[in-house]
Order: sequence, then structure tokens, then C-alpha cells
Amino acid sequence: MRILYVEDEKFLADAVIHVLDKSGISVDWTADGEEGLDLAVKPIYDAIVLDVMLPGISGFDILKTLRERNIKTPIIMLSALSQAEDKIKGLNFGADDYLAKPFKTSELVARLRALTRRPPLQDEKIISFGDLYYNLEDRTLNDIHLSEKEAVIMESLMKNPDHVQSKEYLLTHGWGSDSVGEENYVEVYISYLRKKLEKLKSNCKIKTIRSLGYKLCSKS
Amino acid sequence: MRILYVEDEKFLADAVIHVLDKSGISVDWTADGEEGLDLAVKPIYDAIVLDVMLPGISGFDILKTLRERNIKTPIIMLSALSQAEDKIKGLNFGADDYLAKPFKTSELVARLRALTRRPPLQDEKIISFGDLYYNLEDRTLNDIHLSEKEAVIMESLMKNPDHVQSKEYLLTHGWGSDSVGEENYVEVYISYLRKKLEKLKSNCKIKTIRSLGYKLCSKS
DNA sequence: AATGATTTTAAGCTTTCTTTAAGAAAGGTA
DNA sequence: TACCTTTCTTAAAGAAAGCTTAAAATCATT
Repeated sequence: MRILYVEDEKFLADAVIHVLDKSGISVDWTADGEEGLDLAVKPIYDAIVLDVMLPGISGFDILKTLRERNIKTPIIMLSALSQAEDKIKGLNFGADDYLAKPFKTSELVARLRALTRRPPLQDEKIISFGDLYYNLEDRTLNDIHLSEKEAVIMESLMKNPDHVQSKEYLLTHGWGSDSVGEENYVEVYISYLRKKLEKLKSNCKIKTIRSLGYKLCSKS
Repeated sequence: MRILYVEDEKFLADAVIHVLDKSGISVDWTADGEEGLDLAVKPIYDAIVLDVMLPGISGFDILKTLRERNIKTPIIMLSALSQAEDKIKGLNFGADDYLAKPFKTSELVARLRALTRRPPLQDEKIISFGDLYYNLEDRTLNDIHLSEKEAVIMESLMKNPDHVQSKEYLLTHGWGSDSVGEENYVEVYISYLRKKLEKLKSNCKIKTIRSLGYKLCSKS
């Protein structure tokens, strides 16, 4: 399970993140509301945990914007004010749950599990790596369309990121086992994909391991 | 089994190292937290034993940094404070076990054995010697890329460190059995590899045994 | 059939690796 | 020491692998 956590109190965030980690929940954390919103629109999270009080944009604003854009990722609101008022406001805006600070992290884990146990609201099948998300249904990478051959390669790389895949392997997967000698197909499409990753300003890249193949990995 | 032990109390460290040695566990020891972190990131240890109280950087910091970098080497924390608080903090941060000082060294051995009995968390195919680790999948030596010929020689030397391998042997392995008389190939690539070991500031080197061949061994 | 998208083909270009060769250095021996 | 052998190092030529592009061919849709 992967969640987004928008919280400006670093101390609290650290503690929460490590408990969630322990529970096998991987967390992307940001202290910034704007950045939180940018991340929250991506269809890669199983849930979003939103603090209400944030510098700049408020948690409510994020929640509202997301629901207006018809993004249905489950959201849990966190608020220092244990006011019923806040809770009602949040739930009315489309939050799925509400937790008053201070809370037990075990409580948060339980609610996350409860939320994501529900039949997923998003029925798209998505695989993600780094800042990339690939939608198997409509063959889009971060919402841009891929052709069939582009897709078959990207899909393979994303299903096994950080691992080298040979040209022969990619070729037989995309074109069938009788395509030996046509390695240039793969080179051409790797080139196309790189151009698209470039355009997306992704923090991932396709790395060539000469004479072995390619792997998808994060830049650096 | 090879472990990293970060501990600033030299007297204790000496005793522990002695016992572990006796149990066939080889230990790299450092008293310095910074150096500990530098070593800990290398994928050559079966486990890491971390004292909490260290001059400079704390054991928790090291633990946290490692887990943030997604390094999954099993870690045992040592703490003078037998406080439940410390234990919980450590385990929440991703430690695999916790031992309160003073402890019986036999206890430490037992826990190390228990930890490393588990299926390996690292899925990379890596062979290591000294401070060197060679990744068979993408042909990197301490994360720097090797060409095919460099790789075939390095791999051979690392699989049988401290043993002399003749030029003829390395030649037929890398180039095929019909390459007799081309010993200079091997000489050239040994030279390239030495340059890379130099760049890595490795504590290992390739030693020439005149008229017999080469062996990989630690400097000194 | 016309249009646009995708795939295949091919050629030229760039980068990286391997081979070659020659001179320098080191080691061994009379 | 002088001489011979082995090993080291380097640079440069040549080969191989990979990249990019554009045009031709194919396919799908209206």
C-alpha cells in the first residue's frame, strides 16, 4: 500500500512515517500544501492523509480541489481541533474519514486498512514507479498516450524496475519469438520512450547497460 | 558471515569481536558513526550491529538513514539504556532486533544467527571481497560500470580471491580457448581494472605473481 | 479513398569497447 | 652491472553496439 501524507509538523511526520513503514505501508511525505496537491492528483496512491492546518493552502482546499476534479482517492483528514465542526466540514467536502490530533498511530493504520479494504473506488489498473504511473487500461504514462509497442516495453520495464532486461527479451515479448535480429525495433522504441520521459520531466530514466540491456531507474 | 559493528567503547568492542571471531563471524569494526554509515551502505554485510550512543552521529540516525535509502541489511541496536522507550524507537525506525547493555556475547551471536537465517532480503546477485562488491546483474563494481572483458576477469578473481589465476586461464575464460598467444589482452585489462580499483580507493588490489598469474588480495 | 497514427526499415552518426603495438618499467640472473 | 625476460602502460586504430531520424509501408477509422 502506498499513501501520500501531507503534514507540516516534521517531528510528528517522522514518527508516523516510521510506524506506517513498519506496517508495510510506503509513504510519500510532503510538508507543503501546494506540492501535496500536485502529488495528490496522481493516481498512484491508495489513500491520502491530509492535515487540515497547513501553511499556504489548507487541507480543506486540497480536499475540495481533488473532489472537484473527480479524483476519488480515499482521504483521511487530521485536525488538531477536535471540534465536531471540523469533522463535519471535512466529511461534507468528501473526506472518507477523520482523525483528531493527537491520535494513536495504530489507530491511523487501522483506518487506512479499513479504507483500502473497501472495493477500490478507482478501477483503473495502474503500476507506478518513482513519479511515473502507467495505466494498463488506456495505455497512458502519466496521462500521455503510448502506442502499443511503446506500451509493451514500458510496461515490462515498470513491472521490474531497477532490473536489467535484455533486448532479446523485450523483443520476444513485444513482437514474438520469431523476431530475432530485429533488435533495432527495441532501440527505436527505447528512443521514443526516452523522449517522452524527457517531456514529462520525470525523475526516472531508462539506462542502457551495454551488451546486457536496459533498466528503468531513478535519475542521479 | 560478515558483519559491521559500530561501537565506540573500544574495550567492549575488543571483547565482542574476539567472541564473534571465535564463532566464525568476521567483523568490521569502527568507533566512528560517520565511517559506520559509509560502510553500512555497502551491500557486503549480513548484518549490522549498531550502538545507540556514538560520538557525533547517533545509532538511530544511521539506522534511519539506511532505511530511508532502502537498505535492508538486518540491524541489531545496542543501548545502555534498557529503557523500553529506546527499544520501541529503534524497532519503529526499522531495526530488526534490540539488545540492552550489558549483554552476553553468546546472546548476540544467537540473535545474529537468527537474523541471518532468514531468507535474504537483498535480491541482488552480489559477490563481495574486502570492501569490493560486484553486481553480476548489471556488471558494476562498487557501482561503477565494467565492460564485458573487464567484468569477466574481475568476476573470476572475486570468485576465487587470494588464489592465483594464470593468464592462460583468464584468457580462455574471457576470450575462448583459441586465443593462446594473446596474453597481452589480459595484461591490458588487468591494468584497466587496477586503475578502477585505484579510483575506488579500494583496500584490495590485484597482485602479480610473476610467471604464474594474478590474484585479488587485500593491500599491505 | 483519404487521413492520421503506428510500425518497419534503413542509413548515418555517436559512443564505448576491444585489439594492437610499441616503448617503459620491473624482475631475474649470470 | 649488463643483459634478458616478463609485465605494465598508453595511445590510437578498428570494431561493435547503440542512438536517432526520416522516409516508406502498413493499419485503422471515417
